[in-house]
Amino acid sequence: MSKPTIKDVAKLAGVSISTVSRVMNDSKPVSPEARRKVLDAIEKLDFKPNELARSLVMRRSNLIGIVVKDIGIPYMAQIIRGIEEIGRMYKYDIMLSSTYGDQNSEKNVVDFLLRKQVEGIILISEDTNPEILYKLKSEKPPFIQIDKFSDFEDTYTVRIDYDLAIQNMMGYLIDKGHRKIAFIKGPHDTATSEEKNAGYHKACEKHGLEPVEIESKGNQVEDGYELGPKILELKDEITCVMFSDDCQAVGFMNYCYDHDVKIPEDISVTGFGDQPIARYLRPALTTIQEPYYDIGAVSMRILVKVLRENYKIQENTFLPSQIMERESVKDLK
Amino acid sequence: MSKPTIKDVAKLAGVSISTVSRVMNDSKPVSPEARRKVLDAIEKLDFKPNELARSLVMRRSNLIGIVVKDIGIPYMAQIIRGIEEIGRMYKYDIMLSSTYGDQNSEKNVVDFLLRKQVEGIILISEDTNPEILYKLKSEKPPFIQIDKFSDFEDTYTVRIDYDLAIQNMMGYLIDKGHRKIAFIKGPHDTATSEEKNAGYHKACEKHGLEPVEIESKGNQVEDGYELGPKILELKDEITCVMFSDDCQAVGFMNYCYDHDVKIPEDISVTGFGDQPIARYLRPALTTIQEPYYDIGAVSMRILVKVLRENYKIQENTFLPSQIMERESVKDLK
DNA sequence: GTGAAAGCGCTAACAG
DNA sequence: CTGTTAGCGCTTTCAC
Repeated sequence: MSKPTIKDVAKLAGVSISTVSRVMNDSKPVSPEARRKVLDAIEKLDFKPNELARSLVMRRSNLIGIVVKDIGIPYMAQIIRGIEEIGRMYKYDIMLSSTYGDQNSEKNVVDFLLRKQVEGIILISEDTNPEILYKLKSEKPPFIQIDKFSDFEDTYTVRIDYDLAIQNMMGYLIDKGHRKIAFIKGPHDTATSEEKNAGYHKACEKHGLEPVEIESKGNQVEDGYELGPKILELKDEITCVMFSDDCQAVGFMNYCYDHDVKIPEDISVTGFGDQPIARYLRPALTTIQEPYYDIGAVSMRILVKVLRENYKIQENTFLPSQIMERESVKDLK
Repeated sequence: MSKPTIKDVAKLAGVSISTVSRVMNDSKPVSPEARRKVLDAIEKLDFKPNELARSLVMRRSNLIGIVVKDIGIPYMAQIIRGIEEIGRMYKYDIMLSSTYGDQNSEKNVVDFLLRKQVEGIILISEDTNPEILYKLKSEKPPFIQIDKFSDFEDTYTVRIDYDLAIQNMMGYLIDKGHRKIAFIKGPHDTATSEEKNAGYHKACEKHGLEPVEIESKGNQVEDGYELGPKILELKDEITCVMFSDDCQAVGFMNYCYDHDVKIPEDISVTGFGDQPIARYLRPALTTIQEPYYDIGAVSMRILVKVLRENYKIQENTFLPSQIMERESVKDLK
């Protein structure tokens, strides 16, 4: 037999479907006797309400969409978990969609979510196609951007202050006695890269340091490895190299290992992101930890507020980051 | 104004809603003129069909549910991507749910998916609560299990042959001249652990080797680290230690690094799983690669077959695994 | 406290 | 080719 519906329950319990609905949702008083009969029938039939029908009639899907580039990105899981857990508190379910970096599919993904009647969207991406944002703004559902600058007004954003994070790291390095610190800038001109870079230059200026900026092709391990020769050429001019991403740092450390350069004895290294590998590498990598879980949780909190109370304040939320001190920086003092 | 519906489109285009539906779905011939008017109206209103209503009336959600323990597990993303990509070919969307290891929430998750009207479920877990499986079997939707033994009849399973994979690795090690190989058994008696262990013992017997089995508390990096002293005690009796998981191996390698034991000079190490870190660690870890993407893709293929053609053959599918030869095993010859 | 009836947005016969 | 109509499974007035 096919799936039982509310009708089957009503028939078996000998009541009307309205009554069944009422006991399911506790929406109106029902006599104890009727309630018992309904509950029995539900149990006996193993009835599960059809959420599709429910959402349709209530005009509330209780669904929020998340757009990510790739769930394989190590920190994604933590952000998503933050979103999920807060979502659960408010009875929101999550619909996850990956774009795999294709800006075209980014658009499809948003359309897809909209057709699924999501009530809000959380975008996790440094470089969302502005066109999408524009479209999204003109559509109904509220959305939050994680890890992104707001180029538009009336847009909600949650992230850490990259500029400040880099400045803090510079402060830490200077405390350790480093005065010649190279910075490896991220690829293409994403807002995030730019902001980190700005932080580096500000710190140099503030402490009267000569900036040494090297541009990386990408944020992958391979990119860091490839930069090995270029960085080691400068070995006598610098004491530390600061990467804008853990992966790059890992690549460079591997290059050093392969060429008998000792970290941190010969050169100090720092990363950004505190990916799991940073802790397990030897020497363990000193890096900047972003509060991923919190970023997710706060995003969801804001989204709920927007959804429930038409909340409108404070468009950009910054969360604090933290330096994870490990073994890859030599104390020069 | 609220979201446009098919009615709004019909009105604006000056046709009936059936006509609109027909052009949207290409389900029946429509005059070019009517089609154009409808298309224009859709464009103008930026109309997006409500999938909820659609699914409800068609009695097809086009949704398949995935139950994972934690999307943060490094290989999960690849499996999911495999599922997604094949799913997309057949117009199935994915609804992802994490249990975070809570067997109780496992039940909720399945119920949740069922209420969302998923047409099929893919379970990714070594140790699904059998109760759930039993329930699932009695419910309608077909389901596939990844990484799990089938304890039941008529159950679909996709995974690699762990027993064989370990035997192959043993063969490789023996080829390299190792005769004294310790095996680190995984935690609690999951089927997967048992199967790997069986493979180890079979290989020992086959090659006349003395088995040295050490039980690990878990599969985490920390567990491997903790085992360090115990393993190094045996250093003179063994030449190689084979871990049942990459993470354990990483932990042990860290222990060695911290205690000036050289890998592979002093002792050889192998892992299982080929997680990203295995490649980036120095020395890079020789390990067994599971075809995660394919596991996902094949699972989805089978599910589609079951869904579309009531496919019933071959309950357990085994995919081949592969040894990733890197630097952590010394050639003794 | 309860049931009948209207309808959420859409598809699919059924006539025309 | 096109419009009318009857639901999909559920919630929610509105009477009783």
